[in-house]
Amino acid sequence: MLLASDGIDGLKQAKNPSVDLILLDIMLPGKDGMEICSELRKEGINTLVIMLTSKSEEIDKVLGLEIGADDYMTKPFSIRELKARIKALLRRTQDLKKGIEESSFGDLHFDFKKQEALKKKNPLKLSAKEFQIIKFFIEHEGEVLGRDKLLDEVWGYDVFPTTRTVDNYILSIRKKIEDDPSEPKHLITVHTSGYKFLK
Amino acid sequence: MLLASDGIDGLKQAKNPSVDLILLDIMLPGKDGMEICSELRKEGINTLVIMLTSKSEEIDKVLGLEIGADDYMTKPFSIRELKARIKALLRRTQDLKKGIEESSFGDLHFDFKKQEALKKKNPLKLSAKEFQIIKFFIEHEGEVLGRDKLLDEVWGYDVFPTTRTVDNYILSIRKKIEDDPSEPKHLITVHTSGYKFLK
DNA sequence: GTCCTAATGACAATCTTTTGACAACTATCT
DNA sequence: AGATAGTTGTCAAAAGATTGTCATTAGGAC
Repeated sequence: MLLASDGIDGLKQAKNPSVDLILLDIMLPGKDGMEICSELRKEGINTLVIMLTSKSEEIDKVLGLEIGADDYMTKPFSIRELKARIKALLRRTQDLKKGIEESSFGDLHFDFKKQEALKKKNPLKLSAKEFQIIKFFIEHEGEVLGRDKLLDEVWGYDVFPTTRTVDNYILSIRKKIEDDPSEPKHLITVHTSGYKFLK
Repeated sequence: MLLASDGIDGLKQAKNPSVDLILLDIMLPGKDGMEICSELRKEGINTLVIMLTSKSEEIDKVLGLEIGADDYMTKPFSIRELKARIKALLRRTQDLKKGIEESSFGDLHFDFKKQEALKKKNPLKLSAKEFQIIKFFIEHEGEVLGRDKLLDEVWGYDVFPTTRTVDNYILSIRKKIEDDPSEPKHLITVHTSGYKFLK
């Protein structure tokens, strides 16, 4: 979660490609929300934007939408409504950036859409979280991924298991996918830093 | 670690630029947490803020976020969660200034994202700290770096090894990257001052 | 309830970091 | 140049952390 209290700063932050969604108040010091939104769109940045406005004049809303906002809300609004709108918007686009759907290497095959995994043509039993973890590793092949980073990215921002939980998942995945789990070829330990995945 | 039991005092301390993160209780004598937070932001102080609130009314949370808090927690909360949130916030901002990812010179190649090093195409075994040290030297090519500075920058401000520890790391890195470790070409001793790195 | 997954904690095994001793070196002063 | 004090190179062992592993508990789904 990033925060900017004025338009200039916000515009800078909004260009960060890891941003999923921008909540934009129409009234901002510096540059106002509409300007920001249209600037973003001009630069080809398609991050979702929800406009917030306290005036409920429709003209604002329309302008907001024409300018390229994806949704708008008038203040005061309930958090429940905000959450629901965010969820809906994210779901709509999540499909677009859902990452890889399949991957094969060695005698392994993963189908993340079907949540199926095969080793030497035999099905593997993996939990949902194990699939997510493997997927994240495959999408970052070769990179060293720290435990904290994994917790953030796979578990999410609002649950906080210990880092040992990560180790235990790694262990359990190794048992399933490695020929010799005590001598892993795919999920490699990088001491004091985390783990990395190799095909 | 600084502590303030009322808002006025807290506001004063929060402006100290060496503060990394502020834990702010919404209910405070003097000035309440929200006022403090928005005052800080108005003054352009972007230190991370986590708001603590005992009322779980949603409006508080949102107001906290609109006002410029980076995260919030409702009491009671676990220490582990608090730690995890702090860590996550700090790391996320850290990620933005992560420095170089790769470097090659002579017959050497370093990939810091993958934590891989090659000499004449052969892999080198380096510890995480060795990678950090080399990275810091490469990022400050030609500069003389004192032992204290290295300890500060690479080790951090909360551990205190002796300066001999630095020498030993230099030695160990030289053994791995130099053709003739007793006649180093990359990690040069600058007597009484420290070391410098040359490509 | 039973079954499954997620998460934790304890212990041992492993690897890293740090220290300290001593030799070799450098700079300075006489 | 020689002596002295302070630095650095080198090695090996001690201290400290991290990870592998397993057993157990907690929490949901069926």
